[in-house]
Amino acid sequence: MASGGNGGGGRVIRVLNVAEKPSVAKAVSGILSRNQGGGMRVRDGRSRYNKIFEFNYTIRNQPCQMLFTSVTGHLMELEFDDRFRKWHSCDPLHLYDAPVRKYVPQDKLDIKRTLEEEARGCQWIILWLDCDREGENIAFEVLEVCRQANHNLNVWRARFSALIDREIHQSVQTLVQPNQLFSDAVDVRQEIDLRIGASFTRFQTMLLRDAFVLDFATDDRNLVLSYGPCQFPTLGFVVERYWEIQAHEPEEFWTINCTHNFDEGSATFNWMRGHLFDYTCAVTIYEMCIQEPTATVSKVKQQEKLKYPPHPLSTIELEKRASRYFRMSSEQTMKVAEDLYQNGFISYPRTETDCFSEKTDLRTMVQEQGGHPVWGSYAQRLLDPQSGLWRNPSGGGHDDKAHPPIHPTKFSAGESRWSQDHHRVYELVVRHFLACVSKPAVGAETTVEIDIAGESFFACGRVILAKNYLDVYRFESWGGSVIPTYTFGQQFIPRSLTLDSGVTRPPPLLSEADLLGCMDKAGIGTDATMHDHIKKLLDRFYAIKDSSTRFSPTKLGEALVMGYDDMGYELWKPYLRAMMECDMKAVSMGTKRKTEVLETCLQQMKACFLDARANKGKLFEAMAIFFERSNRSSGGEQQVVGDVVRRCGLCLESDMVLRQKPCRNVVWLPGSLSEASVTENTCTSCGPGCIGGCDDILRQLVGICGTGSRSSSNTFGRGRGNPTASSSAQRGNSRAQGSCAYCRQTGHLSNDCPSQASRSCTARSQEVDLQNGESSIPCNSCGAPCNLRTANTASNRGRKFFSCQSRECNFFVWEDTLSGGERTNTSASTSSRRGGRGQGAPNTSGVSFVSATGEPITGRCFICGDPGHFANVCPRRG
DNA sequence: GCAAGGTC
Repeated sequence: MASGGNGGGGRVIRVLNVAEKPSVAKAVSGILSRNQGGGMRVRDGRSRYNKIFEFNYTIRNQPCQMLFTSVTGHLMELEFDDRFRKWHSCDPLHLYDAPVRKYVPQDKLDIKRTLEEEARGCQWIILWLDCDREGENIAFEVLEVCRQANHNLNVWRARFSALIDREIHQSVQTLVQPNQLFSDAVDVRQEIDLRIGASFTRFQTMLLRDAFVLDFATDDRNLVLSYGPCQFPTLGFVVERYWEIQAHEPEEFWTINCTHNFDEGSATFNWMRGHLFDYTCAVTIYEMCIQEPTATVSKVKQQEKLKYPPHPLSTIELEKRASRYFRMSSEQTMKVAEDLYQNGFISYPRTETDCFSEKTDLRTMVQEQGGHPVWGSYAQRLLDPQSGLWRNPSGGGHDDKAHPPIHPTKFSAGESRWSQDHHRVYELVVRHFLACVSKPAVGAETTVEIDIAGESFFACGRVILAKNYLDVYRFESWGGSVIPTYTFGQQFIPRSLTLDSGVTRPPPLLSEADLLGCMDKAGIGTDATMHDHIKKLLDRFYAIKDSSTRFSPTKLGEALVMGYDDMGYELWKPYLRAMMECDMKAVSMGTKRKTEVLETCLQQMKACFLDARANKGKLFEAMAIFFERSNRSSGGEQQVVGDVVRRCGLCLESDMVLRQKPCRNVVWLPGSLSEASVTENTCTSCGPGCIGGCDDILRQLVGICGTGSRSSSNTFGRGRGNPTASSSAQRGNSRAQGSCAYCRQTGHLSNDCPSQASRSCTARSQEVDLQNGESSIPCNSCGAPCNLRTANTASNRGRKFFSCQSRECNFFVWEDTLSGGERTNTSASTSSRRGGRGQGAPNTSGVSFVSATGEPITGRCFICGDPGHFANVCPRRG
């Protein structure tokens, strides 16, 4: 193929240029036609959105008549052949092998016709699609259409990283060839998504929809229980957090607080250890402090602190911040942002980029905002060199090479047709932009540390010296508190020294911003689609969003995740997507072939689908916990008891049986049980129906696993693949039995133990002998040495304990609880833990993998459910 | 009627 240099001065050739969207066609045409004789003409194409721009341009001395049009994203869709498109036309399993084809859907036919008509009269085609994998794939879709109309087209690809003059001119003078490998990677994704999505969606919809009374849907006959590699992991995040909250057992902890008042004011000092979970340990230390309450200032640190403005605005940040500041849904935010963009007020709203190009004329953009009645004066101050307020924005390190960060492109003090949400989003974009080019806020921070009887406490004070960007970015604040001046070595008697209790709280439900953060981190969806996946959860009745924009699963969402989880698959976790992303990258780099990846992945998923179908009883069981059975069931449940009515016409495998509706009161048996059966034996203690109430061991096991309806059943405790939470349940169980950690009697907790010495704030205590460094063990929690100290309090006279030298660490362990020679292996959990229940607990699964993003993940192969390998190397893959 | 990815 000839390069752009055709010797120059020859006949003018016609060049068809195609961009991914109308805005890019317009922008690039504007740049290329500037300073060219003849200017730029615009005419309509067959699609009302996709205009055709015409101008003259010279590419490497070759005079060209440029025609510049666009598509609107993908021109084609992937679909099964007609005979597989109807839901009942085939077994969903066949969708893994059914032929697929790409076609131009009805609403894109007008664009197709424009391309065909224009291509016929051109000699060259230059593809200006976005420079990412999807863009490369769209380029090949455009090419397919254009080549069918004109076989002799000379094909070129323009690579550009920003819509700025220099980039665009350089790009058109250094044209390259389209990259087939990038496009192949997208073909792989499309085919896998379609086959997995369609097969699982049809399977679970036909299996469950008619089998249960789904009371939330007005017309449950048309309900679709969809499965998708993005929507399910998104649901998984919601369910996982919900289960975490349900599994949370409040745990009591203890902390020592100190206050000091004098003429200059007052200060509250916090215990450097944070808190301890063992009352005895806490009260021992507390008594030592009371014994010698004189505080000595051990450190005074003063430093200047800066609070930096945010990075330039990407799509995800816009969605997160609009949710946080205005409680707007990500879907609504994008709808409004799209409208503002279409009307020229803000830049392209779908961007991953969070840094401005050096060439961007930021000052002119700021200048435009100078007339605004509210933030105009700030914009003017920003441009005044005397103010010293300007700062070149710092980037966040992301660049999609296609679009700049979201910024204002046209001044407005508000338009009459704008809704409140339009005002909000525009204001956020402008204020965010002004904040980005402003200096950080400056504060003077003072940290004071004091020592009381060997224990450290600290207090912080902050005075804001200059608000800078905070003056315009009203959405953020920086709290300041004033404390008196202290000097090193100063001594004082605290006004109060109290031993206070608290309880651990569960984490909150996921907010929309949290959910977007989870998806972003796990690589679920793209900046342009994340809000769609979230909306899909709501549309499918899988999740609900409360007034605080926090998500919780519906019964349906929870049941589906529970069903797959009980099968042993982690299809509701992000690993499948991570693996696909990894494979797609390999295809785009040429290290794996398209056909090889497709074959392997689909084979894995087909095996998974077969297993899931074989274990569909698990889905039934999970659904039965939440929903009543419907009398119009056509599904095939395997593990039901009752009279056989007929063979199931759908699966042709199972019998259809008559069954009473399941009771929601359940007893979860331990996961380690391989079999359970009902016998005719009668328990001599409890009579018939005994499920272990008279057997201590069984009672304990049943207790661990939980009983009752879903609200009281502990899902983690059923071995739901979360060893941390499982052990939480066990701990919670021992707590529920009411045994005191101090005297081991039941009926009261340790803090109410009558056998303990007085735990009042004025408890008498004796001298404490601190043996610095004489004997130490490495801290189990942070690794620093732990000193051996002797308690001489009323309740623990002469008892020795190790306490971590690092004051930020709350490690504390009685010496007599350590066994000889194994001190360093002894868990700190007998006496203290960091950060509340569950954290830092050992992972007992013994299996860990590394995901595509490099982060360790644990769990089982989602194909076979076995631990020890990931699906990539699953032996079932064949 | 199904996915996710573009985009208006």
